[in-house]
Amino acid sequence: MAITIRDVAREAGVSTATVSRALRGLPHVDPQTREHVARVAAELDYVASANASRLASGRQGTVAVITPSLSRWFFATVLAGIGEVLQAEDLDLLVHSVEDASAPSLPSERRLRGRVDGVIAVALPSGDAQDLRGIGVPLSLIGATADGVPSVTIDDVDAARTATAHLISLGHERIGLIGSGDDASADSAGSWRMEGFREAMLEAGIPIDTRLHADGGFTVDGGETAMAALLARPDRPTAVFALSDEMAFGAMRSLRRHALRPGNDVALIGIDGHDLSGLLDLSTVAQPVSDMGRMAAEQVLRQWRGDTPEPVRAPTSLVARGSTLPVAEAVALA
Amino acid sequence: MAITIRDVAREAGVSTATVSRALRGLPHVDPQTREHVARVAAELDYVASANASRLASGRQGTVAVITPSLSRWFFATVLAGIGEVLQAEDLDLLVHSVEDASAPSLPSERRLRGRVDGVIAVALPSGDAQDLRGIGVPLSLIGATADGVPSVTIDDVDAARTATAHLISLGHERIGLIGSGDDASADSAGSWRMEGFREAMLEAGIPIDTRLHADGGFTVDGGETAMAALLARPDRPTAVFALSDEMAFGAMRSLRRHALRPGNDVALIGIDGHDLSGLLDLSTVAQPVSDMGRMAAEQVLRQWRGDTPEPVRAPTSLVARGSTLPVAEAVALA
DNA sequence: TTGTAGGCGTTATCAT
DNA sequence: ATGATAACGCCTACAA
Repeated sequence: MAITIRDVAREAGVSTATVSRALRGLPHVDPQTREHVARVAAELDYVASANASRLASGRQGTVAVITPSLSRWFFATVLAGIGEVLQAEDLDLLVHSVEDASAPSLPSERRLRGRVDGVIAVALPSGDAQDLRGIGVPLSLIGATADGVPSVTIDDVDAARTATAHLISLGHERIGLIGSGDDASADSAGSWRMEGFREAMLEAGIPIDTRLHADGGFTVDGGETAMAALLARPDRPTAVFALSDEMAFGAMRSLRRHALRPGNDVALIGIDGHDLSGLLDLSTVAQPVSDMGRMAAEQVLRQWRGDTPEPVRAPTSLVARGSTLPVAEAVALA
Repeated sequence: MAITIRDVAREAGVSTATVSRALRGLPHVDPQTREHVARVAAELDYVASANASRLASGRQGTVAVITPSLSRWFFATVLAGIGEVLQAEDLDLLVHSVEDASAPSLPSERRLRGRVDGVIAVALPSGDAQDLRGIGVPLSLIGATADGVPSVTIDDVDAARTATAHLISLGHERIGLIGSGDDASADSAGSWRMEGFREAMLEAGIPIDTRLHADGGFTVDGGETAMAALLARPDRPTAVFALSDEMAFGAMRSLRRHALRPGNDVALIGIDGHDLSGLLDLSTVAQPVSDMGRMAAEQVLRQWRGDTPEPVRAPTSLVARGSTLPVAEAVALA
């Protein structure tokens, strides 16, 4: 068995209560005593049992992150941002990836209850937030919102409108869209981006042709498949809006296969501001992803302090690159 | 306060011991009783206190992953692989990112002791493995090895030799290298790759010019800086070997800035088999990254079963693409 | 400032 | 098949 607080107490010639107070930096401890206890504890290489202290105190020192993916860029980057803040606060990071959308947050709610004192949910399907709130600890959402729940999002509608308007400003009218199947129903980032797309098209008076919508499942491979489907159409789009950069990357792969050049043969734009979008010369609407992770973590910390953080809207910015060349240039290069 | 096992026991008219046995599926419980208890527990929405049961049983149901980064592709992908296996076993995933190499694993060792019953360390600096072993739970290493510790690696020396030999076979002699500063000292994946590079050069009888070595810190941005430094030299290399795909991506960015084309003007190869290496037409030596995560997780599970897994060597394969065009073609395109 | 002791919620041993 | 009841290791009033 490992060293317990009693061993330290005995060795130091004090009570366990004093050891506990001394080691945790609580007041009402003689400096001499504290130092002595600390020394003994160090000598014995004592480490308090997290289970025991958590059981006794009710504090968990742990924040759980619920995310649909660990490997996709957006989520990995958000996680890194969150981890940064938690690490600084010496908090544990418990990761729950819920790849399978069929297994909703209900199990998460039960698994997490009593084990964490904060939860950050990324891209949580709307509605599940209430379940999560049942855990009874501070909650913060990223890429989703819920009434009365702190959140960090971008203005997805606006971002998508901007992206679409950019394509339109270049003279495109047959604009394809690569999104995800569930975008229509859930009010998720995907659905908001769809909405922004619609608004932009409407404003421009361009009729929407849903036959030019393809499902990319928010993955690179999915984006490739989706683009392939679009290219297979007789009335191939002249421009494509992918709801994420990774899907746009996949689309690029497909274009390459078809010996088509993004920007010249088919205009292409995504959303994210992915690390590699610059290298791939992909136009995009960038969002400050790791910052968003950090902000969500801060929201949790603030709630512990009794604060009630307002939902935060992170800024986005259009970054026009080679994949959306002005038509003149595209023609010149052709 | 939440519902406790006692509430369930009282409500079900049995002892807490019976509730515990019934709910955990232990034997020696009347089917009738078990079902009744389960029903009551469900009605009360009872969730056992993890802290209490862990304290009492000594089992933590948690595996910690120690990684240098959460956002870099390799680590995020490894993590996803690990998460997959753990999730299937209903185990908690505790993430410890130790971006700062200056803060060694010692703190990790103390933080983790008693809280986890398995540890997976990714790209752990050699030597720190022993500290981690002090936790006294099954350990598995990814991208590193240590005597008597299960691990999952590729043959880094061989991978680097293959990559370098590939460049040499194309006729290159002035070969630059983008690595990391600490590669020289530590016996890490980086240092092994350096070794493979040396071996290949030696075999080909090409003298090594360390002035053509640049530090890319294993990041995209670092790779860009490194390549810029190489290009600034009067005796610019005709080919560059980046120790990771992400650094190679950065190198590509630099080439682009200098209006140079990978494969035509400067040959370029990396190591990893990054998702986007195909799209970027980057030659690489691919490794099965998420599989490696899965395998490491399996090694931990096996150790629980009393097994002593042998170190695993994952296979790699050279993937030649446009960034290492045969010289003939490169000339033809010029 | 320091010590005493009850309690946190389960598990597991030993009876019954 | 079930029930009592010590641990598990720490925290925290309450006393001293």
